[in-house]
Amino acid sequence: MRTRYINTKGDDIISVRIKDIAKRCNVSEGTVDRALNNRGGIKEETKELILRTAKEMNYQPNHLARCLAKGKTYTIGVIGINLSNTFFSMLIESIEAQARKKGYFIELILTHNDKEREQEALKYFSIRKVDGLIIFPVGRKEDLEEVLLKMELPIVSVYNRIVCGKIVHIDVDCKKIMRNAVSYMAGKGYKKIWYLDWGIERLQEKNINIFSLEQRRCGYEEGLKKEGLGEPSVMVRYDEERLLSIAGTDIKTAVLCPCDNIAIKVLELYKRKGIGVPEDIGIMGFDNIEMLERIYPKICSVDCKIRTIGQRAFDMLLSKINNEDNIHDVVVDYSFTEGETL
Amino acid sequence: MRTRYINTKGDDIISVRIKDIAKRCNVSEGTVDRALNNRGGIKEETKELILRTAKEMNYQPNHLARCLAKGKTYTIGVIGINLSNTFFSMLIESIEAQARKKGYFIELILTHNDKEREQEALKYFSIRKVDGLIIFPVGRKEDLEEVLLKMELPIVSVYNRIVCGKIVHIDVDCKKIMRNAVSYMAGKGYKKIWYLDWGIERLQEKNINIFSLEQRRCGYEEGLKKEGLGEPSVMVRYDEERLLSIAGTDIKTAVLCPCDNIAIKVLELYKRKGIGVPEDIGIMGFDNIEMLERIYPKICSVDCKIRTIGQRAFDMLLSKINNEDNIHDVVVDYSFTEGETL
DNA sequence: TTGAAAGCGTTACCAC
DNA sequence: GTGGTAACGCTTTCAA
Repeated sequence: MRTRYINTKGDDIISVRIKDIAKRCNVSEGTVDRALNNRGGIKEETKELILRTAKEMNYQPNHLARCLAKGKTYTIGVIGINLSNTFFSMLIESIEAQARKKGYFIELILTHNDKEREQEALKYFSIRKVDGLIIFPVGRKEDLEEVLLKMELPIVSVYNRIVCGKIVHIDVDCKKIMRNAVSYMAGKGYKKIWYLDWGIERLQEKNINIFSLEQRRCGYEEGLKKEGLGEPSVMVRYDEERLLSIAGTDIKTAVLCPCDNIAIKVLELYKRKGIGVPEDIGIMGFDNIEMLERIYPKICSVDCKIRTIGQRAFDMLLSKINNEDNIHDVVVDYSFTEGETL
Repeated sequence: MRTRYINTKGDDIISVRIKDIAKRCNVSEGTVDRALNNRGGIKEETKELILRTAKEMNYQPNHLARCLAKGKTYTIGVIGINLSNTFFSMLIESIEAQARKKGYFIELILTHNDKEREQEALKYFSIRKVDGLIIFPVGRKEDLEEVLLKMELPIVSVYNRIVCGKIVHIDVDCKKIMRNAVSYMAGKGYKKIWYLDWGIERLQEKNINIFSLEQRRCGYEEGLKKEGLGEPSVMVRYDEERLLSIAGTDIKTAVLCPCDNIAIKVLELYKRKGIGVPEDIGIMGFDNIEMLERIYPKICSVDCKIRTIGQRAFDMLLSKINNEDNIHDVVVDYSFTEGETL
């Protein structure tokens, strides 16, 4: 069935093929191809004629056919989680940018932290014959390892790791960061550090991959131990009463948050209640999202170099696509950002 | 050239085709196709054998070939602006969701407000033979009309309109909303309303399509006229001094912002300087982004039903793809959100 | 410098 | 029920 379109006038249009141009120019398809993809071995005159005719006929190459013939799509699949979380949307934005730069394009599927959707997405991409895949895993090893390996496709995972040592991974080292964040806060004189792991329960219930959040929490605990700051004090929900009760006490206290959105909410609570930050309590976030620029006082956070992660994620994938070897996990650098909440 | 892959062991793998299954099962390709796409006219026994063999051989259909044969890709192109702006990322998220629901997938290209990138994206999609296109226009009529019509493709534009009456458009009616916002504020007793059009100059310089922002500004001006609130008072940059000087005066004053991000920044300024909101000055935003939930006092804003826009944008496109007629521009409903800054 | 024909992997149709 | 084969539109190779 030939490819058809309906144009704006309602006419049924049949798209122009190489064959059509060839016929019109009285040459063979091969010659047209030579002209169109300016390969050599063609008389300048014929080439010009062909190009002119192609333009006249409004020829648009059929990418599907081309890919089929060439065995390469110049498309990578991205299985993301969502775009509501700024961290994710920035990451995907930077993957897209880097891909474009290198002549690739992205197909995007979002899982919204749903394992089933993730499986669907995988099925989809293995059919699409994308050249490679960047995945923000939702499933765990038992959900993903087999399927991913079966795909026989270059794959890079970002954010959550699939703990199996077979899928190349890139992210910052969340555990180390949080450990160091605790030390950083201890260095500023904080004796009591709370951790606000808000939202974790809902994710745990779904039995999905929460590697990154686990690492952060674990880093916090390790940091406490290292600094001799006692047992972990974790809140797993946003509890205003509790948050208020820990502020302005004798012990110099702070709240460490696994992401900036939570930190913002905490800060606003304290501001609303007239509690001084950082006088009565310190706050530290994670991600350094753009919104922090607009909010006062500037929240101390961790710059995870999101753009670098995205860019390098694509570059790693590209290396795999090009069969380069020695592609290993990448740990991206981070830095604590200047702020006024500690 | 047959499609090849490198598997994780480093072997050079050749992907399994229908032909291979047919050979192994001693049947024809047609029969395999019948089994795989469970069409009728096949003995249950053969079908089972084929399906089992396909699974054993880890057969993955080639989507490219399938699309080429069927003349349909079940993929739509999305030309977005960026994902940093929550408004856009949410919109794209909802387009993706609706597409998935209807069995379609999206390819995403971001323009970052660059006309050239937009042209590249268009070229890309006209080659890819996507089934349809959703575009957040960056160019104006003179940049886009001809190219878009030439693509002979179902197209829907969102956010900025291409003022030519030939491309179906969907958005809220920004002009009307802003006009009514002014009335809404006037109804609350505000006598002086400033408009903070921060960022507009940079966009104007680029000579790009700023339909939506123009509409908002224009609505503001119309609203003032309607309410008899005097001449427009517009700031085109974020000017702290100016913002401070207009607060706490005898006349009940407010700042109307064309987007929430600006409103947040203004609110934080006033909070930092100890200026009461809404006592000394009122603030109104636009978009009702999620972040507003976390910030105190809750900023009065406009809920533009982003999810509805995204969903309906896709549905409109689908109607066009399916050749339904009577597809007209859609104006999505809005509502003012409850807040504490007016 | 050009033409002819054989792929790429599916689908669809007509014969048996 | 099944097989054979011509599309789909492009690339590539071999011959002329």
